[in-house]
Amino acid sequence: MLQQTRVAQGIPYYLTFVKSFPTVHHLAKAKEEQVLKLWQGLGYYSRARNLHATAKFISEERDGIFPDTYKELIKLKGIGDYTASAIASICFDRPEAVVDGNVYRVLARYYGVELPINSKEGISFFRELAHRVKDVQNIKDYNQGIMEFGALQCTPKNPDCNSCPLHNDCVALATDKVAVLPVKTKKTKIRKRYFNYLVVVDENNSTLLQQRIGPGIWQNLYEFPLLETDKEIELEEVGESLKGIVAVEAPFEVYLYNENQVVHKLSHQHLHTRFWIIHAADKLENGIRISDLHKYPVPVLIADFIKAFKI
DNA sequence: AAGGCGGGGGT
DNA sequence: ACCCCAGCCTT
Repeated sequence: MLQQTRVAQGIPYYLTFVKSFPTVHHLAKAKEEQVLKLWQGLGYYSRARNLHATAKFISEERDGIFPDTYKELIKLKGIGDYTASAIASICFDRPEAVVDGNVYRVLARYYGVELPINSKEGISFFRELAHRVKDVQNIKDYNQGIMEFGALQCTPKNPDCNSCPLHNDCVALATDKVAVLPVKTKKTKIRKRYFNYLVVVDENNSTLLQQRIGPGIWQNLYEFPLLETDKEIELEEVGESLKGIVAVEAPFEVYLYNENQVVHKLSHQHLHTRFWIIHAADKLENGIRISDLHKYPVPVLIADFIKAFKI
């Protein structure tokens, strides 16, 4: 749950999850839609789908017994090097060293390692370094300690090296490289996309919702019928494209809900979004009551609209 | 080996 | 704006 996510952001989700799914069997028996709903807003939704799939596997194929070695753990969906090491060491006292973003930073600075942490060579180097310097006498506290040390003391920006208990031996501090370590190559460039959501409203206050299918963002989450274009479009074009997307008989009324585009920012895409309200005179075939929209797992972009939308 | 995949918080 | 977060998966 915490992969690429701050602990503080994940905690409320964790609490809701363990309350809703007290055992792996409860999670295994849940509908994916419920799992995604509880995950809504946390992002990286493949984690939720993988967690669910692995719960099914553990419950149905292993009688609820979790593997207790790195070698077996890493075979599970959604569990990579870090998570397999974390579970094996913290839960089962196995001598595995975790390497997360915090550990990369602490090791890179303390040992003055300038290999990029996102290169093949860097990844294997840091992994071996972490295993060489780990403390197997108390592996769980060591692993959690070095991660916490990175989060609280050896921070990405402006670490307070004066107060650091390791400042006598830190290579980065001695060579004035604290600010440039760890090294990370290339930044992802951001793609602009133009989303036009078609919010159809009929006389029953029902609307249309559809599930996104992969590949791409928000797999298996719900959204309004979408007209994606390669640039901004105007009312006329929406009216023309409308009938190919939603089954609405004329006459209908279309208007723009948000005069200013909502720019929803993902790590790698900026979604320039407009919501178009379409009042249909007839009754929708597969309409969903607007008052029921809150039951569906949706991206934050859609959740924010639903929250603000008053007919 | 590189890129896709969210959303929020800090600077 | 840009960076980072108890990373993993697919191509």
